[in-house]
This record gives sequence, structure tokens and C-alpha cells, in this order.
Amino acid sequence: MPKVVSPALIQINHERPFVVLHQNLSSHVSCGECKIRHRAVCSRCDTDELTSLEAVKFYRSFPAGTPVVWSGETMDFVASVVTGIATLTQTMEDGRRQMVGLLLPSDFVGRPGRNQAAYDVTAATDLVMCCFRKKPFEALMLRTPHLAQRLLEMTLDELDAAREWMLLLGRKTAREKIASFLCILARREAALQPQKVAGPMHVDLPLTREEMADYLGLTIETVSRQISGLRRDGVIELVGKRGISIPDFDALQEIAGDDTDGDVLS
Amino acid sequence: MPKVVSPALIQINHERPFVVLHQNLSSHVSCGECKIRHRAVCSRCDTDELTSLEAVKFYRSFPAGTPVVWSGETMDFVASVVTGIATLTQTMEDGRRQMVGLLLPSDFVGRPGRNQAAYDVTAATDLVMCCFRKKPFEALMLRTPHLAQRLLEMTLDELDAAREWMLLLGRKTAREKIASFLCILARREAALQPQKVAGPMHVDLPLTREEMADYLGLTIETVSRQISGLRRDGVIELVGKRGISIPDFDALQEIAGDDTDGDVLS
DNA sequence: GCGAAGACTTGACTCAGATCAAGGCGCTTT
DNA sequence: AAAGCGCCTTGATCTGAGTCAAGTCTTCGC
Repeated sequence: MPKVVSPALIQINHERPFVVLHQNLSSHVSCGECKIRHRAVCSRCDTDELTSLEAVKFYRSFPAGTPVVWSGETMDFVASVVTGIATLTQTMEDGRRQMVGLLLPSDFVGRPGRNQAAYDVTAATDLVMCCFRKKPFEALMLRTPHLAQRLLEMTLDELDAAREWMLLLGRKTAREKIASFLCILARREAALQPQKVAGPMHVDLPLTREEMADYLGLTIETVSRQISGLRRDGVIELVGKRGISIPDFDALQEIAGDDTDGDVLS
Repeated sequence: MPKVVSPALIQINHERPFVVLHQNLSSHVSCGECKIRHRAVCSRCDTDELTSLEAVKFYRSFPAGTPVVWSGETMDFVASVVTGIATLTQTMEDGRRQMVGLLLPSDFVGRPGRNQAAYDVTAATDLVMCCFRKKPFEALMLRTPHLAQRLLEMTLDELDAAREWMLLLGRKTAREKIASFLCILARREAALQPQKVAGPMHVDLPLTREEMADYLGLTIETVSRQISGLRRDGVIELVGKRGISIPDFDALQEIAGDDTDGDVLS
């Protein structure tokens, strides 16, 4: 269930996706204090460059479940996810859907030099994005190698992630898919609180079963059954519907079938 | 459980890549006359920048079937494919394989800022690559925005292709997968000889059935059966083992299940 | 010319995951 | 309190693609 939504977010317009502009936020949050400052596209920028960015930036919030853009729609901004999670999905005419990206805080949305969105972008949780008007952002990219360099790095990382995902989609069993997904979430959780090394790990699923199914190339029933299966085998424990605790991470990783050849570091 | 490859096949990993250096070629082919000049990483470079690149470049040839690098190996160069086709594949411990990239002339291999290869790179056909020593190339990237810009653009294209492929791997049927693959090859073929618009198209399969299977997330038997099925239904005709002609491209595209909403241009 | 090996095809059978169907649980609404 | 709705689970059945097992056709070395 969506967490408490601030009153500003609740107003609804029936025609357009309900988008609320946060002019206030935009003037309040300076890039220097931004929580994603050191990981986002802007991470390499110096103070001058930030100032230029700040001139073309604005914030937008989307309640959980809301569309950000539809595939094919013109998109006059690019953006960084500040808080929350967004999904990229592709849909076939007959309705089959495949998620092709999961955007976490600091991840980048949109492609400089392209006017139409290539995928459906949806807020999986309540979402705040730091948007840059597209035209000026593109101009800035040309003048600011730091921006382009960082974007290249992030894009290469995404490409690696996409290729990892191709292995999962093409060759892994349903059980391995679920285990892989949980491993990824757990690793991310662990990265945020690095002091904790041993003991059971805990993960909060940010996606519904249906979204997980779309991500993993499965049906919702199979996702449900495999999660039940892992629980029955003692590999995971359910904490409510959306919480999962992992007593033995190595066991889970083993099931995921990941090449673990000493990638302890990195 | 998924099929396991015999130890004998995995053993091959221990041999060294069979690499032939073409010092002669390297001095003969000047960037100005290079056939991939206008599409590769270097396409935006001016004459001065080309000269710097030329100083750190060398050619390598690989016969069909030869490894270029193994995943995890240190890789002290990055490269563009000049002629031929290379594949990027990931392999699980038990031998399951998934192709994650198909590199055609002008495509780029290797990641600046990374020392180990992330995937197995293999020459699918006889292959010539234009290699750049990694260290100096990286240095050049910092000084030469044109290089970084083009690489970003190419990486974004690859990311799009990877995401398209995720839809295929996660949601398409075997028949759709084969049809999609043929469509992609046919479109590429068509792009090379743009004058020809109507009439049956012809495609030469650059991959073995096994490589196609690895690409499509199928088994070799299923690939074979689906190709036979398409032939039986008159959608394609076989010309020898590796040649395919397509009397009605739209019909094939229909079977591929691609969203065709007027992407005639683009 | 002949055997062997590699690439491909085809058939019979199996099974993992999809599909169809029926609930359960925790809410919000009335 | 009841009814309705999302979201999730579980069971029964079906099926598309995998697996196993023969083949054929070509090429290549001797």
C-alpha cells in the first residue's frame, strides 16, 4: 500500500497524468545538499556547472502507480530519480509486457537527442524526480564534458545490467529468476548500510507480484508459487506480504546460479 | 534442470586466444579511407584527432570461431569491428549460455575504465578489428569530447537494442523470436542496399543454429523446428543451409509481433 | 572413395511454467 | 456489518519448448 501521501500530491486531474509541480521544492533544495548529488548525472560537476544545471531544473512528484510518460509521447525533459522507484516497460500490441529497467534514486531517465519516450515510465512507489528541460540540458552537455562523461559511465553500467538481465530472461529457471531478483535487492539494501555484515538480511519488495512477473518474464502465479517454494524450503522468510528476510544469503545466491567467482569486492 | 555442457567443452577455456597481429595492415589503412569511418567511435573526430588515434591503433584478425577474449581476462585494448561479426556471450557455471550482443562492422568492443573483459567475445565469422591501446585511448577520451560524445551515442543505441532484446527473451514465443531475428537481419541487409524497395528480400545467416539458439534463448532443436515451420508455411524460403529469402517482409514482421506503428521512417 | 566429424533436421516423450479457476486476506466504502 | 476491490495464494490442467535419440547432408582428411 502507498505510504502516507502529502496533501499536495492528492489533487487529481482526470485527463492528464496527475503531475504536480513543486515550484517550492525546486527553489528550496539546492544541488549542494541533494542526497543523490554524488551518484547522479551531476556528480562530476563543479559548483559553476551546478549553477547552470540549477537554472534549468525543476522537481516533479508522482504518486505510486502513476504514469510518468507513455512510450511514444514527446518528452521535453530528462531527469534523475531523487526518491522512490520508477519502472521502464515495453508492451506488445496484445498486452504482453516486459519490464526493461528499474530506476532507483540517482538513476537517469530520458535520452538526450531524442524527443519521444521509448518506453512507458511508471512510478512504482511515490516518486520525486529532478527534471532538466531537455533543450538547455543538451546544450549544457556539449559545453560540460563532466556531464557527458558521467552519463556515459552510467549508461555503460545500465548496459551491463541489461546484459545480466538478458542472461536471466533467456536462460534461468523461474526459481533462479526469483532468487536472482532477491539477491539484487538484498545487495542494494546491504550497500546502504555497510556496517552490517553478518546476520539475516532484510528486504522490502518495492514491486507488486505483477510487476515482479513483468520484470522476470514470468506470470504472477509462477512468481507467487516460487516465493512460496523458497519460503517452504527455508531459504527466505516472509514478513508480511512485502517484507522478506534472508537467513543465509550465500544459499540464496547459490540458488540464483550467479557466477560468484570471488566478486566479493567490486 | 537445465542441460549441462560436457567438461570437454568447458576445458577449451584454458587455451590462449589465437591472435594474429597485422602490422602491415595497420600501416596501410589510413583512417581517412576506412570503410567504417563514418559510423564508428571515431566518426565525429576531425583530422587532428584522427592522427592522435592513428598513433595508438593497430589491427587484429581472428578466423571464424576463434575467441577474441574470455570473460574475466585482462583486456589492454578497446576496438571497433572493421569487417566480420563478433558475439558477446555470458556463460553460467553449468554451461548454459546466453548471447548478449552481436557486434557488426563499426560496433565498439570494450569499456573504457575497465580492465577485465565482462563477456566472452568470439569471432563468429572471420573478423578484423581496429584496436586502440587502452591507456592512451582513455587519455584521448578526456581530451577529445568528440570521441566521448560518439561513444555515448553508440552506447545508448546498444542499450536500446538490449532492451528490445529483453522483450524478446522474456515474452516472445519461439516462432516470434525466430521471425524477429530474421527481421533484424533483413532490415540491416536492406539498409546496405537502399535502392531496392520491393521484391523478395534475401538474408545470409551469419550464425550457426547453435549461435542463434544462444542469441534467442532457445535450444538448437527448437531453432531448427521453427525455421522449418516458417518454411512450411511459406513465410520464408531456404537457399542452401544459410541463405534465406523472404517473399513477404510484412508477413514476417507480423509474425514477429513487433509494434510496427508507422516506424517506416526512423 | 571412405570414414569421421560437424552442422542441421526430425520424431517421440517429458516437464516447467502458463492458463484457468477458485479462494483468502486486508483495505475501503456504504 | 456487509459488500466490493486489490493483491496474493493455491490447485488442476494444458501446452510450448526442452530433452533424448535417431537420422541426413556436407565437408574434409587420408
